This record gives sequence, structure tokens and C-alpha cells, in this order.
Amino acid sequence: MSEERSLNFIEEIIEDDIRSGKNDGRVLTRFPPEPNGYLHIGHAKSICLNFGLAQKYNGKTNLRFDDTNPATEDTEYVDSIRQDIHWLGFEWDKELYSSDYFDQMYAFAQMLIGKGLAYVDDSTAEEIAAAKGTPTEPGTPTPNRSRSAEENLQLFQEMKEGKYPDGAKVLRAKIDLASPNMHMRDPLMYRIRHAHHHRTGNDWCIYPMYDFAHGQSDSIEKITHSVCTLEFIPHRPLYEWFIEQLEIFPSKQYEFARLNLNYTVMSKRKLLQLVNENHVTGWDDPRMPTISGLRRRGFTPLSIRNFCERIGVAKRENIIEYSLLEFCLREDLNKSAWRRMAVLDPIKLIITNYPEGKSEILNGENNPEAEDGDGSREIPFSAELWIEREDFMEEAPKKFFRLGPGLSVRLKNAYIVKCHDFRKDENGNVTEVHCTYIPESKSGSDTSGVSVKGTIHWVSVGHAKTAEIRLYDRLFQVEDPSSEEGDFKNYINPQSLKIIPNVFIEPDLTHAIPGKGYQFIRKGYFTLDTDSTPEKLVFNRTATLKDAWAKEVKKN
RNA sequence: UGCCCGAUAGUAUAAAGGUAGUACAACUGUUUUUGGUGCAGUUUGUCUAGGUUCGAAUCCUGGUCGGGCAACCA
Repeated sequence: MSEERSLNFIEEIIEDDIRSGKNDGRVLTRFPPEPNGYLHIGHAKSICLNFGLAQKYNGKTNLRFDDTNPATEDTEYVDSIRQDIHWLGFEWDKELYSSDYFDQMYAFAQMLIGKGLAYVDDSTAEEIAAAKGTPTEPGTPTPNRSRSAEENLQLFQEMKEGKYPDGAKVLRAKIDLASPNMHMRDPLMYRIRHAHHHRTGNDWCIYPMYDFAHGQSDSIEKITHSVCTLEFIPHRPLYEWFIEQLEIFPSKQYEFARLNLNYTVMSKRKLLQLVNENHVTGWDDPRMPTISGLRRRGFTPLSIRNFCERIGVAKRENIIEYSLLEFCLREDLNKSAWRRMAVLDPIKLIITNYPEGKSEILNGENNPEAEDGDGSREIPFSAELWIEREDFMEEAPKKFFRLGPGLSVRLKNAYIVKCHDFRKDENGNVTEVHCTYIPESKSGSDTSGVSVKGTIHWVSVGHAKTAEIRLYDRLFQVEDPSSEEGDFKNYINPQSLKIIPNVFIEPDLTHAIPGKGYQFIRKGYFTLDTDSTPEKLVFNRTATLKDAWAKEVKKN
């Protein structure tokens, strides 16, 4: 099952902790999204890490919504986050909210005020920023820094009671205005926000800041390993300071490098812009790196989990190549996707020695990679077929193993045909390819003794159904849009979506199952789009197949 | 220009002082009723300068490069 792999640095820490008996060997992690956007593939890395760690070490993982900023948060996001985690294949132990702890956090704050370790500051945001100094110069105290504990307690209570407007006062920790770590220069703990909160409604008008909410929530839940991304490294001393002063359960914070994928962006702010400015159709647009977008595109949970496993966990910045994600996708889909036939750019193939008006039902296994073929479906065959325009060449080069005058191919799951003629329209475009077939060459009972190099896909003209097909390309034209000059949106790929309105598909595809992956033979992996209806089928191309011939053509 | 984090093939990630390995990508060949898949193979790497050591990717020192930190965001 689990292949041999060396431990990542967090696993090493956990194994050390278990060996030394820390927390009685207990492992409790948490996944702490802020419900202000949809989850993306970068979150998937964190989800796989946090849930994976717990699974591996016989622990549990809480889902905790970090909802301390009512201005940006919404239940719409809560619902999508829940759905995405489940879809990825993980079960959380408890579903919790930082807002569940507002009473407790308030009491913690009072405790620090009582110890002389926090004070209410009336200064404006600008004054506080100015008084913080710079990385090279120490900060200076604001006028309120020396208020008595009693006065601070009183003022803090009045803040809570709503006596002051937004921004009038804040509560700050009293630590060290000269600290080389800017986060230790009397960081803000609470701010006033007369805003409606998605869970606590109008109960509160003061809200804790991240630094005074996250670590406290971890501690309340007795999280043993609080895993977050690199940008929180400078927050760690503060995380530890609050826990120490409060004398509460010592959760420990560990940081890893977030995932970056090339040819896309990964910040929620940027993704939100793409949605709001209609560069994509929504958070679940199949071109988006969101979990919901990847799901709609046809990615499988297993492929994403495998991807997250392969990219590893370390502390150095990284940009992963999209080709690795695609490899993991194909690896899974090759084993699970049912094979079907569809002709995207059709020309007609006429079998001149096949009885006119006759048709027969052929059999095609669902998946040759599976032991038993994973079942099979019926495919109607007749004298008139649609084939792919690119599978015929009037003057074929030597290594072109498809149709051309005098050339033979196998029709997948059917007969071997040989081309003897073709027709063109007035513009010189090929319209018909005329062939003869070998009756003894039928798939599964071939006694012809003829062997051909190429096999092509087809759909019977009289039996074909149609569907809209959406082909996707990378959303951005450059590897790292965020590091380019100017607005990242200048680098959007204008050809990221191509729609083919009427593609001929084999009849069985009218029974396509939502959420299932299909391989259109030689054309790629496809899945039903959520826009699809029984009247109008719509398929998304999840990924192309690897194409050695395209490379060959490119070389010459 | 204070503090913090990091640096191993094109991209990621291992090697805990003792043969620099794995995956993806690229390239060869082979198999194949998908120019897919599978299989076999090839190419490519320790940022730099010193030091410690029989021996350094690993330890030490200096430098270089990349990233982060001065939101009433998380």
C-alpha cells in the first residue's frame, strides 16, 4: 500500500515527539481556512498534509473556520469549503469556528490586561504605524501605553459594549517596541468592527486579530501540531508568547512552503478578481486552479491526492510544473476512464463494398487497461462513417500510419479498410474518403492475416449523436504571472477556452455519467460539464493524451 | 540598510560525516487494434570561497543569490 518514502521534516518532528512521549503520543492537527473564498489546489496541499499526518499517526484533524473578520466572510464559502474537503476524500473530527471562542478569547484578553501585558490604545491606525518604527529603528510608545490595568479593563469593556465607533480604540499586547521582529512591537489584539458576523450576528462589535485568535484556538482545541505556511514564521514568537503568558496548552507551530503551480495564480485575492471581472465564468470555471474548478474540469480526488504526495513538503519556495499534475491525472484516468469514440473535426468515410443501408452492432470494451475490460458497450457500424479530418492525407509522408490513397488502417473495434479514392470540394478541402473493407478482419475474429500500423477512431454517420465540447488551455501565457511587470491580468491567455459546438459522438455517450471520466480514444480525457442537459450534452476536455506524433510533426 | 527563512539536474524532492538517489520533464529503443498505456534505457545536479575531517551536499566562517517581515487581513 504505502510505498517506501523518506519522511518529510514535519513527519520527522512528529515521530520525534511520539518517541519522546510528548502529548502522550497524541497527534491532533487542524485545517484552518478563512471562509472568504473558495479552496484551491494550494489548499489541497495543506489539506492532504494535515489530514494525512493525522491518518498516518493515528490522530485526528479538526476543520476550523478562522472567521475573525466579519467584513469578508460568508456562509457561501463555508459550504463550498466543506464540500471540497469531502470530495477530496477527507473526514474531519470536529467542525469548529474561531468565533466559537469569542467569549474565551475576551476572557484571555482581560487576563493579559490584568497582568499589565495589554493596553487600550486610542491612537489612529496611522499613528500606531508611525510609532512602530522601521525594521532598522525602534518604535516609540504611544501616549496610552502606561494606562493602569483598571483603566484598561474599563475601556476594553466599553469597547465591547459598543461605546466607541470603528477604529476609535484597539487593544494591544505590551511586549517590546524595540524588538527586531516587527510582530513583537505591541501587536494589535482586538479592533472595533460594528459588523454583522455570519455566525455570531450582532453579538460582538470587537473582533480579535489573527495573532490573538489562531494560537488561542489551537490551544483551546489542544492541537498538537499547528501546521501553516512560511509567511507565518515571524509570527511564531508571538504565537508562543501569548500561550506562555496565558499559561494555556502549548500547541506548536510548524511552517512549510506553500504550493505554487506554473501558468496560474494562487492567491485568493487574484482568483477573486478573475471571477469578479468576468475573466472566467466563476470560482468553478474549469480553467481555475480551485478545487471546484478542477472537479468540474474532470480531475479526480485521487489524482490530486497523489499529486500532493509527489510534490513533497519542505521549506524552500517552489513552483511546480503543471505537467506533474497532468501526469497524476492521466495515471489515474488511464486506469479508470471508459473508452468512447468522438470525432471532433469530421470528414466522411464511405466503405464502397459494405452493403448500402446495412448496419451491425460491434462490441467495444470499456477499458483495455482493466482485467476484464471493465465491461463493454455496443457500437453501431455502417457503410458511412465520420472520421477525423487529420487522419487522412492526400500526400502522406512515410511515417504517416493513417489514411491516404492506397493506405490501410484498422477502424477501432471494427474492420481494416483500405483507401482507394477521395473527393474534394471547390475549395480543395477533402470531403469524402472512399475505402474498401476486409470482411474477415473484424475485431476479435480477425482471420484476414493482414496487419496494419495504424488504428483510427470513427462514429457511424447514421447513428451519431452530437455534443458541445469545450477545450481548455492554460489560463496564463507566462509561467509566473505574479512576477511579471504590471497587472497579472495582462498575461491571461486569450485562447484558454475553445468551444466546438457540434461534435459527433457514439450513441452510448448519451448515457454518460456525471462526474465520471471518459477517454475519447486518441483525443483525450473528457467529462460531462455541469451545463450539460439531456437535450444538449456538454463535455469538458480534462486533458489531452500525450501525443508523440505531434512532436514528430513539430520536429520536421 | 535591522531581523528571519532558504539554496541539490529543466521542475520538485531524498541522502542525519562514508557510492549524490527518486519522480516529473526531455531524449532512445521496445510492445501495442489508442502515435495512448506498459517495459527498458540515456542525458542533466550539490550557489561560492575558505576551514574542520582519512572523508563534507551534510559541520564551521565569510560572501552571493532568492524569499519574507513595518495591514485595525489571514
